[in-house]
Amino acid sequence: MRYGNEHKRTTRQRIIETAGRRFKQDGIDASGVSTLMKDAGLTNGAFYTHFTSKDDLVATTVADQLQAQSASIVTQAAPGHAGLEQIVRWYLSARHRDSPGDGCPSAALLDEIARCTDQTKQAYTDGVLLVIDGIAARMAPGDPLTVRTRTLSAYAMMAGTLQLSRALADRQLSDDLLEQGIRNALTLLGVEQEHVGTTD
Amino acid sequence: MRYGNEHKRTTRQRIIETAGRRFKQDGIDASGVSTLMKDAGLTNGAFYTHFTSKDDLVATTVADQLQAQSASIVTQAAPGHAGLEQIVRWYLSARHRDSPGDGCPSAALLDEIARCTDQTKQAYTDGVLLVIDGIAARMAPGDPLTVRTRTLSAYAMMAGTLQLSRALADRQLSDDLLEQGIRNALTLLGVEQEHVGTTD
DNA sequence: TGTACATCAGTGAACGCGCGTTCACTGATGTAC
DNA sequence: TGTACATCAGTGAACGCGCGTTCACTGATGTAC
Repeated sequence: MRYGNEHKRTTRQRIIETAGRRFKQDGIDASGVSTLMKDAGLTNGAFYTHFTSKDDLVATTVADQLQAQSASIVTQAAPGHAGLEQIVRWYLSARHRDSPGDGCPSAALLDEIARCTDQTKQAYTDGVLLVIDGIAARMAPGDPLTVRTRTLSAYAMMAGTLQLSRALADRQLSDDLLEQGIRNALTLLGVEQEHVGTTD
Repeated sequence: MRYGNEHKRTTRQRIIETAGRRFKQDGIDASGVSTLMKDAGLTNGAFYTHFTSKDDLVATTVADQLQAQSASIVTQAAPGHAGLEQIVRWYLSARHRDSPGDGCPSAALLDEIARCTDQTKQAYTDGVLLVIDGIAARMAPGDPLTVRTRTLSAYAMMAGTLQLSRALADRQLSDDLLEQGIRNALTLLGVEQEHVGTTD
């Protein structure tokens, strides 16, 4: 069954990807194993031929989500400051706010991840550094450790902003926050902005 | 039973406060009604004499938590920029990171709140504006709407930073992020900082 | 090529458990006379 | 003041349900001869 191994690997990957979407949409605690397997077109029993536990899937999914985010940044964004601006404007867009299932795992799951097992937090830490490196490669050169920390801080700012924009019941306030967030994120990333007179 | 009504009110308040701590520590989904009532020294059955549903408690608790945060800022922080610096240094401290149960409800629960009922999101929106006003009162004067949005953005940045610092498995990285977060938050709030040579 | 056997991804029912919610009941307190 | 009754916060068992996990079984595929 050599073919079977490859088939199994693609099935496993399918579970990881549909689980990523479900987790980001409904939360980790609110997504049961049966639902996750149904999403992948399977029944609950097969789950344990792919993962040792739900915690195992969570850690694996978190790693996968951040790898995908990193890959998307590396392949999609332009080099230099133009790329930083693309990233920020994509991240802090109404479209991203309104479709958490397709969006950033940090914005959707950060406070749940903080309460997860050490394995998941380690997977998150490794993954977020991948993403950060993809962003930092577009920043003005400087001491690598400083650049990394500054990028991490800007990433945290963007994740918090998107979360808050999702939690607000006032649409106008939410839109205003995203707009202000773009200005602030660009400032923190050292991207020059044209002054349009909106800053008082 | 006129006295009884007052007694009932203090019991209700006790449930709300212990639930706030529990939610922030373990998450909303992970905190069951029986546990919440046990925390308050009661049994599960009494829950429904105080609240119509768990969702009702969640909305009430979110409102209460933000009112408490607002009150604490108003009464504890100095006026002006000195107060802003106190708030930022308290918020982005290792102590706050390491005790979510006693800390900011936004940092502990934002992405869960984004998935809650409209009632809870409305309670969150009203509450966060109270907090924002307490901070904004210490900022340099300007167009009130702009000041509000800028403060909201800085608050989102602080919440995201604390969340990320809690999710990182690397202690040093987490500490560095908090330190960078303090600098960035002060920048966004318009507080002048002494340059100690750490900025490149 | 045909047949017997091994492998193993996936099925689906079941396990004990805790969930949110309901409800008959208790017992302390307050009111009426 | 003493007694009968009303109120109602709180108890604790039970409801149906979905949770994470286990396991006997199925059936398609691959290997051996």
